[in-house]
Amino acid sequence: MRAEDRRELVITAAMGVFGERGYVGSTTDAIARAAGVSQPYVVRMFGTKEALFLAVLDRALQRLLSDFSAVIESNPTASAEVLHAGIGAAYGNLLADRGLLLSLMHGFVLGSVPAIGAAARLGFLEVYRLLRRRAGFSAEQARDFLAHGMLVNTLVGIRMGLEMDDPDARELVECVAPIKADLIRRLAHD
Amino acid sequence: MRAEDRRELVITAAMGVFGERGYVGSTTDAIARAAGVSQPYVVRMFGTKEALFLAVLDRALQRLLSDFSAVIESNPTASAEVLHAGIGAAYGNLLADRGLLLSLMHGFVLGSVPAIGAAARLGFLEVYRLLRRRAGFSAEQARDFLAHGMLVNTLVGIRMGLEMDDPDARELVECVAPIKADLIRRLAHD
DNA sequence: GTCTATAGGGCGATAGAC
DNA sequence: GTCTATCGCCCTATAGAC
Repeated sequence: MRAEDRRELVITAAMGVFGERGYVGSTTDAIARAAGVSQPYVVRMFGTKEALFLAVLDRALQRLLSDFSAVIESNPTASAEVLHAGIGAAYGNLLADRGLLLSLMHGFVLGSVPAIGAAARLGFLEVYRLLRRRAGFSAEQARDFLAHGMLVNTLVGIRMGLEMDDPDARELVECVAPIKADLIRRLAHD
Repeated sequence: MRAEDRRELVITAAMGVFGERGYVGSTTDAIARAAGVSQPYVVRMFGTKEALFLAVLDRALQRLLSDFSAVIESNPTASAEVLHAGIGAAYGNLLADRGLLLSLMHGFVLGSVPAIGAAARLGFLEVYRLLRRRAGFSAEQARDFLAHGMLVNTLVGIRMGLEMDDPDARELVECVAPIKADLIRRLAHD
């Protein structure tokens, strides 16, 4: 296996561990075991645990941005409303990778660590700019899209899903999940 | 000073430290120094760091619920729309205590710790129930209210405020901050 | 490029005095 | 009720062999 592939392996493993345990709560040893390499090698590859976390944040944001871009580019004539649904659906697909969204959330709450806060602000802004400029959202549309995204992230963070026994919990989850399912279908025909 | 007062002091100090550094990243020593007591005493009072964090989460949620309740009770005839604005304003006031909101956020992202996840789910549900039942919000209104709250929390978490140089960042922050300022004014006259 | 061994520091929790 | 002293663990990072 090439060294570069092993680096990818470690980033992927780290995304899962960081998502589950957070930045401080994750050990380089747990990441190393998840990736099948030794703990010192993980540190050697990235220099510090912080640098590894920043690499994970960057990877997560790049994936987010490229998935959103793909929706925009494959629907060049779609209205902002339709793109709203399409990008929302793309976000829903990203949910399958819990580590990705949860790692981002952990980054979003750690503004007190200078390098992490700077990366989080920059990344959040890049997403906002993509929505405003390339997808043509109004400021309010972008705000509402981001707000619902953050609510979804929070529900994932507290592990509140459709499997909850409580009927109120299920009502909330069901109300959040299938936003504008009808608009999503229109995407293919636009 | 009574022992109970000292306990309050520690909870308040812990709220600030946990909000800034997160659950795992906060040390009982830092909390003790912030409260002006010794580190072992903090542990002795609450048993474990986890129990202290749970006490902080509980305190934060109680304050949130009581502030929201106050708005509802002092406007018994107000419509859901007006209450939406009023409770939103109450939430805005809570923002002054960064430790409170950020401690909650740190709890919301740590569902992997069993006791913390359980407390977060329960607390989140209590807020949802208050919005649905006592404030009379529809499921969609409650969802949108919570979504915007989570966006505000996230912006606070990444330290993105009005002081940002970037014009896009300021547009986003200004768009999030003064939602329905006109409705808030109507509260006093309802 | 990747490992084993380990240093070095910090933290939560306990023991015990006052 | 509150402190001082300290134990024992865990974790990041380094050293150095292969």
